[in-house]
Amino acid sequence: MTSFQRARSEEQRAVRREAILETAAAMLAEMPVAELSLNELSRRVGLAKSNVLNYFESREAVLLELLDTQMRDWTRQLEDALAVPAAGDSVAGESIDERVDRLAGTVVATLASRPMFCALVSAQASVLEHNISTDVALRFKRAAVADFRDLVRVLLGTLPELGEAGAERFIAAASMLTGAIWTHANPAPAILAVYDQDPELAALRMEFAADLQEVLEIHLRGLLAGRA
Amino acid sequence: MTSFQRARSEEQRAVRREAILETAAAMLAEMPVAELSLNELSRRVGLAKSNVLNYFESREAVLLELLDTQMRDWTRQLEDALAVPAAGDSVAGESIDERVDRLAGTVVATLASRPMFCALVSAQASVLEHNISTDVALRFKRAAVADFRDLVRVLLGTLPELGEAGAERFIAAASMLTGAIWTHANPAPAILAVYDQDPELAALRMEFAADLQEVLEIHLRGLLAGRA
DNA sequence: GATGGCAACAGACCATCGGTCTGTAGACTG
DNA sequence: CAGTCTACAGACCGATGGTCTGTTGCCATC
Repeated sequence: MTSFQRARSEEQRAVRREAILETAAAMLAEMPVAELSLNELSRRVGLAKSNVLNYFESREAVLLELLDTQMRDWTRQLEDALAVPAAGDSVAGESIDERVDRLAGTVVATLASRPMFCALVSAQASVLEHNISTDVALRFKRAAVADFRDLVRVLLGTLPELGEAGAERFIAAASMLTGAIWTHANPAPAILAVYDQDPELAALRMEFAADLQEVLEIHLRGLLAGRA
Repeated sequence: MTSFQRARSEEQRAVRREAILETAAAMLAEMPVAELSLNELSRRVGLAKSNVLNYFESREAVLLELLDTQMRDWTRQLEDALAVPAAGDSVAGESIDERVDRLAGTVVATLASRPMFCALVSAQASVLEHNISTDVALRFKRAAVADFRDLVRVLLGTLPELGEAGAERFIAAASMLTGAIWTHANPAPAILAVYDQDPELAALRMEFAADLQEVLEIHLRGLLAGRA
């Protein structure tokens, strides 16, 4: 509960913004991105819809900001998770294959622990980046580029053989595959029903962690093979 | 123009369905999938919206049927395009690398000639497969499985080294990457404006054919490397 | 401490969406 | 020619994202 009725200072406005973002995050924990409506969001946060739009230019702007912070958090988590084993002793002697497996495994494990991030990634280009102003787009893309560079550095720390260009290609492909596999692994009810009903069609089913891990390893091996 | 006012026989109903599909296809040539509304579709086809829904269970059902026929057409086109050079003489001596390049190149070239197909693929899991009945889902998925098997056969004709499992993995990854790259290569106006405005951000831009070709080759090489 | 102004805010409002419902009218059947 | 069946149109529905108008709480000035 806030100690003010109307946000007049910048700090108070920031509190309002934070409340909106947190409420949106809580909603995404229980519903897909497409079902997060402005009506329900403003109802839950306890503000009128028009007032929510006073703090964010549109529904998409809320979600993009959420995506950006999630991206930063995840990059940190990945960096930590990749660094931990290297802090051991004999790990410097890992083979390329071992490091490929560890990298893909760590990426997938950290992603799997952040369903909201995956859901936002899958919605990014097809939904979130529509209906926003060039201003919001500019801020989001600038932040994305910074995260991107950070991520390149983290990846090269574990798998320097990729090279900078290879790491960039990997990130682009990995983000697209993450979003797509997430979508396919969380299909509409009718699709789930079909999978349950026809064992032959169930082969089309996707499981997020397993399928993503496999495809990322394939991609990494392809990048390393192309290097030769 | 139809010669009847009301479709009473099955043939006449088929004419109506075909008209709806053709009108939808024409609309997709000039607008993205998300902007194809039932209102505009029914207006253009010259029927009341309720009557369009008499022929198709929903907007998504129209587009899924379009996607299915496009998928079949494209598979044929790919098969023909891959077969032509093999009809020559000394092509049997192509190396693996040459065949990887030719396969990826042909896939990308045929896809690039079918923007509507790519747009529908990119919308498939995230949009089209929602809001449909299990009945429509079942029919669509069955057809997709048939096309899938056909496509495996076509791929193995050019690159048997993939193996059946490898070909299946390639199709799954390729369809996801096609959809995702298509989406990124056709961004919202605000994103385009940002690319035009900031040369550093322009590096994030994607070009459908070039980027898809590169990533598909990487994936194929990764699959073949994993085989060893 | 009263008062004026300003911006945070709520709620009515808008166009549009996908989809349903009801009544009409056109074509085949007896 | 009468009757029925149904293809069809148009009014209607709830919901969406977003805008507009007016009010009210808060702070500065007097």
